[in-house]
Amino acid sequence: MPVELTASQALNLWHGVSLEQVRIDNRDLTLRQISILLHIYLVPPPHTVRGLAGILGVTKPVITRALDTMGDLGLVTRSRDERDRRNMIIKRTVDGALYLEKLGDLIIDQGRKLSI
Amino acid sequence: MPVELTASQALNLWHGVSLEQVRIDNRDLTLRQISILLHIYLVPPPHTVRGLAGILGVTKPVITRALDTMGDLGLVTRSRDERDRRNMIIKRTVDGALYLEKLGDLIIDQGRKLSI
DNA sequence: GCTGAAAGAAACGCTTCCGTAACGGTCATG
DNA sequence: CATGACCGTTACGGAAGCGTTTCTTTCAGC
Repeated sequence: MPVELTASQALNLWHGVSLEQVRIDNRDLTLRQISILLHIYLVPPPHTVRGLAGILGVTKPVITRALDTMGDLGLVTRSRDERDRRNMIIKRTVDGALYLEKLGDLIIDQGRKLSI
Repeated sequence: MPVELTASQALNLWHGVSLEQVRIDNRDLTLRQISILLHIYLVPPPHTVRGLAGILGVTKPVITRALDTMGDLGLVTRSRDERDRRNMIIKRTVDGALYLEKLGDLIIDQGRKLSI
């Protein structure tokens, strides 16, 4: 069941969520980091550095750095793939799930506030 | 007319839009910059540095820097307020409007792709 | 006119990001 | 057991972000 939005609704939704996210959270992830985080949590594993780099259209060091940062924040973890020890498997954490749960609530709240 | 989203829809919407935005646009604005840009374009003027700082809950230099960056990108302009020459009035540009128009289209497209 | 407050910008030292390039560890093929 | 390919990380110089602090300009009240 698709969600039909007007141009005004779409931008107002984005505006409200971005604004609240900036006001609430001091971590200030970049759009790339948010993309990576959402991808890890919404798309079935396994997730690798190379795979994410390809999907986002960025270089591998970008992914490594983003994982370093979000790892420090406790939002993701990674461990070596024992089947092919060249690979790193990127995994979810409880804190990461909580972070996205709050983001989801924010989006839902802002959606409710919309009018035509 | 509110927009009712499920948690899954909300995050999938954000995921799709973030991912496409990262893939398409090399400018990679921060969430703060996007908030400022949307605020300028969606909320009636006038907009000042101090006002934006208060709304976003950040310091004034953050706004100044964001306006510098987005000014270089052609997304906003500012000019001195002739009624009170201490103030700067932040204004929209054609490029900024185009940028947000594309963002709006992206959100609408991703909304259409959603399913429960 | 002076003086103090206000608005925005600039300066400072620091952190984090970028892209490119080089690097070690691991697998696969001969 | 070499050799080449592959994966992720690290190193590098540079750009841009941060918060705090210090101007510079302008207004307002006496």
